[in-house]
Amino acid sequence: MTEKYDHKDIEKKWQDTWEKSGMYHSNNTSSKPKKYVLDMFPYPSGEGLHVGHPKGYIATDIYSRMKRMQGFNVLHPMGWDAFGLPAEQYAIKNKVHPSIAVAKNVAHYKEQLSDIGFDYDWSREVNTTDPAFYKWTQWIFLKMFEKGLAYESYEPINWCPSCQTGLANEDLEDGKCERCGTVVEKKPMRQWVLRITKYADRMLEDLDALDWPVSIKESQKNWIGRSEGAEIDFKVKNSDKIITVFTTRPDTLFGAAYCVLAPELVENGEWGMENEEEVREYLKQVKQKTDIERTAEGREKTGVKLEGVSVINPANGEELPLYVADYVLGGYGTGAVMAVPAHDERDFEFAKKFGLPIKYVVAPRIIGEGERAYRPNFETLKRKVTNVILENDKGQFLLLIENKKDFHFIGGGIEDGDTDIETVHKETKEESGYTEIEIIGDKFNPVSTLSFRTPKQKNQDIIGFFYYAKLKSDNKIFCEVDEGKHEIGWYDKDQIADLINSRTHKTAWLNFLSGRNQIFTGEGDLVDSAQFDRLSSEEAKKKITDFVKGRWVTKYRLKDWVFSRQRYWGEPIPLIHCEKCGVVPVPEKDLPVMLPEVESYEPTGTGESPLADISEWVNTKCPVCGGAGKRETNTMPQWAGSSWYYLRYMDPKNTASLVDKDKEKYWSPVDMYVGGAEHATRHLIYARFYHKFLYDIGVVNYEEPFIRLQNVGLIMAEDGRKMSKRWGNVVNPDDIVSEYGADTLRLYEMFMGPFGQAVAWSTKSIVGPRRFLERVWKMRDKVNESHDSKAEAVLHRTIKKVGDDIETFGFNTAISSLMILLNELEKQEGATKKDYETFLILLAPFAPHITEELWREIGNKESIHLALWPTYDASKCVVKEITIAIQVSGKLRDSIIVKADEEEDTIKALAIARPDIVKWVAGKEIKKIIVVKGRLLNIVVL
RNA sequence: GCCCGGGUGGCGGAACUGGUAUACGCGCAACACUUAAAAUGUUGUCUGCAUUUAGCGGAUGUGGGUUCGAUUCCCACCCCGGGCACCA
Repeated sequence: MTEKYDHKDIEKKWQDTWEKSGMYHSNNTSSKPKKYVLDMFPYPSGEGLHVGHPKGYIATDIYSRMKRMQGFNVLHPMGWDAFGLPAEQYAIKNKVHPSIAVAKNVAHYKEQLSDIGFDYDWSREVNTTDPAFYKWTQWIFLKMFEKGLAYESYEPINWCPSCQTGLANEDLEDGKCERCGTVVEKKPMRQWVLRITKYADRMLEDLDALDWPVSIKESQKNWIGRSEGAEIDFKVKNSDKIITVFTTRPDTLFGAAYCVLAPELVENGEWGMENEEEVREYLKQVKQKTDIERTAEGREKTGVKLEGVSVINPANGEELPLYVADYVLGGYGTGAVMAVPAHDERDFEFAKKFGLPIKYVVAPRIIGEGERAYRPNFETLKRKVTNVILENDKGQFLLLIENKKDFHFIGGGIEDGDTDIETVHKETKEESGYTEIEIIGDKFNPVSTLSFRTPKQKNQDIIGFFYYAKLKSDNKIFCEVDEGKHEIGWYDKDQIADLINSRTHKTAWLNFLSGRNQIFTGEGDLVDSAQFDRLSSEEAKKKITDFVKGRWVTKYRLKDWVFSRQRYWGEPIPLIHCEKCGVVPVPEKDLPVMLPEVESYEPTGTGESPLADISEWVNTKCPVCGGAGKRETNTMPQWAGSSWYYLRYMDPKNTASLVDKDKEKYWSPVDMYVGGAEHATRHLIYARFYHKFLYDIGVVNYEEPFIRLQNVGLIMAEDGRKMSKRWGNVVNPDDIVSEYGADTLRLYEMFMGPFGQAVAWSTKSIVGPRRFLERVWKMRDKVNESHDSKAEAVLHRTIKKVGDDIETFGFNTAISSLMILLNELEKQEGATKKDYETFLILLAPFAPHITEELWREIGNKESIHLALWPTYDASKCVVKEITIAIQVSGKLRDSIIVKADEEEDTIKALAIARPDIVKWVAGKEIKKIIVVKGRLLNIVVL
């Protein structure tokens, strides 16, 4: 030993030794507890790996190595996700068959991975394009077909004109193809769809119990998009037709101004409107727009009234016009809505454009505070108050003044009954004496207030209505002002807000200023809603729904999964079309339906898969009647294999079943799953759906596939952009491994920053971890045989820290604590053999090669990776002497070193006696002394 | 617009449950070794004022609040990242 640290020599040597020994192969039977640690398997592209790819694999490697040393039976497998467009496009470009390209890419990937020294059990390797594997991908599809979860549909779907295939909703990004960025078109075509929506509620509910990053859970929640509301029937006048709308706000039903149908509903129905032609023209225009255009910036509302057709509001019998407009989507809810302009932004915009009435039926609720807080033991007076904001020709506004301090607008209550124009005139006369006013517009935004009024010693539950009026003349009559009940005054616009005391009036004033008709989309108290007045929105939702015999329902944003692709490189969908028997599943015994060899696997452009051209493959017998049948020529999407591959690792060679029940029961579920956050709303949704289905048919014993999930943060290029061939900023791990060694690469990637966060690569900074390993290497020469450890406390703290940090994926801090330990050992001019061994074990998961070499060098016969993970002794973590900080009134002034178990009083006495402290305390009274055990002392002085 | 997550030195970042902010690493500077450079080692490195030393003040996006004490808790706002979005 003592030669230089030569990583090239060491790393190759140990990789070969480990491989030969089979020490990373996992047993399916063991008395040990299991730990299933999984990476999202890669898609082997032609480019090979860049340094960003292995980051997640390094993490699972560290985690699985520690778990193995802690006595777990570990499953840590790897495989290949190789069906799909990228492989096919690569093959077309390079003029090789996709299967050959895949084999080549896999070999390259595997070699690159091997150089980094992972502990994968390669005997369990899977490949989604292997017929022995995709047999089971097809089998799952058949089971779904059998259970009615796979169905044929002719609805228009997203079509990518560049990739020449239909896409699922999940494959879009801002209305563009996620792969190539082309704007997708709506295209009606025959397709296979999986009924994933049936699992929407379960997928949402079970999310809570998962130990996943909040951001991923949040994404899934948004994606599934649950909303609760009511389905309400509107009768079409003079017809037996019924329009069912979906609304989350049935409490606003009395404010409905019109109803809207989505274009699809109008197109597929007979509505008998008088302006048939105009409507057809509108539908035609709508069809030409892509989703992007339809929702583009500005997106002014468009629509056409169905002339001569009207519907009846079931709550009050009011007759409402009916429109068709593309702001209502056919694919959500019932495709029809009731529009309440006063309480919905979109309806408001539409109503303004088409001159439809705006009627307020929900008032925001203001609750009194402090003095004015509601008092439960006092009487509550319910009133409706009509208020008038009166303006004179000088642009001033009239306020009433009570007791010289209470300013408010004209207003008077009615115990029972309704507010109307007459009341406005009456109240104005009574309170101000003015007799000639002009009311401008309708009443606007009402406000509901619950507060306590001290003068009356009563609670008031008030609904305030506000009118705007202009003074026409100065004519006055004898009124309350003259009786001395209050005074009045005219004030300028900018004075009003400061003068008004009442929050209700202030709110109304602000509404008035910002243009009287402000929409209010929040919840509050009902007004102008007949017997439902004063109910809270929450209560009214249920009551009004019941009243109009509506149904309370749950809707989801999630759409069923468009599952067929018109491309070659995918699993054939195992169905046969027979003229006599219809769609018939391929019998299980005939699986897999092999993907045939083909001359040209380029897309046909006709919307048919290239498989359709292979007549000898397409033409087959119907398994039911024996007559002529044709095979389904669509293939499955790339996501099919990855939706269940993790189960196959448990039992990769099984020919009789997807996975053996006992093995599944032993290994399931995945304890730790690591991969990129970009899979939040695709792979992780699909896999959870598949898993729940497999649970329902008894293939798996646990409802969720992945209990714990950790996201890898991207490694960006040094220029801060994504690493890509396009930018020419790719760093190849092979180069780093060859120059600095795999151990350094591993250490560096884990040390860069928090694991889940994106960080920019810096080849400059990689020397840090390399220097650290050099020092670890040199430390071997300073190892002594003594039993007297000088670094006991640091050592035990490090054992705790490294173990805890690996558990929580805090690798950067784990490494930092190992660096601190090494610094300490160097300061001690050497380490005992025992301490050094412990240090090596702690480092082994991170840097498996160098630690193995040193471990053997100092006399160990068995691999360090089979050694026992050290345990720490909490009592030994404590140092004998500790530093106590001394603060005076929260400011740090001094510190003292005391014995760890020193009495509190002694510490106090010592602290007060310190010259620096005496200086700060002098002439002041010590109010109290706060002691934080083992940390600090705060002397509070006055 | 709604919902999440986050803002700390020149840089990546650390900080227990409210308790000495800036650990660890990079970079930089000085010194040692060297003919020299690299490598290595030692020391220093938030900032302002003061400066022989000691010292005093300020700083965790901004402004307030709670507290003996706030990066940590509360309120308002600004900025960055992500998800959803004409979803009724």
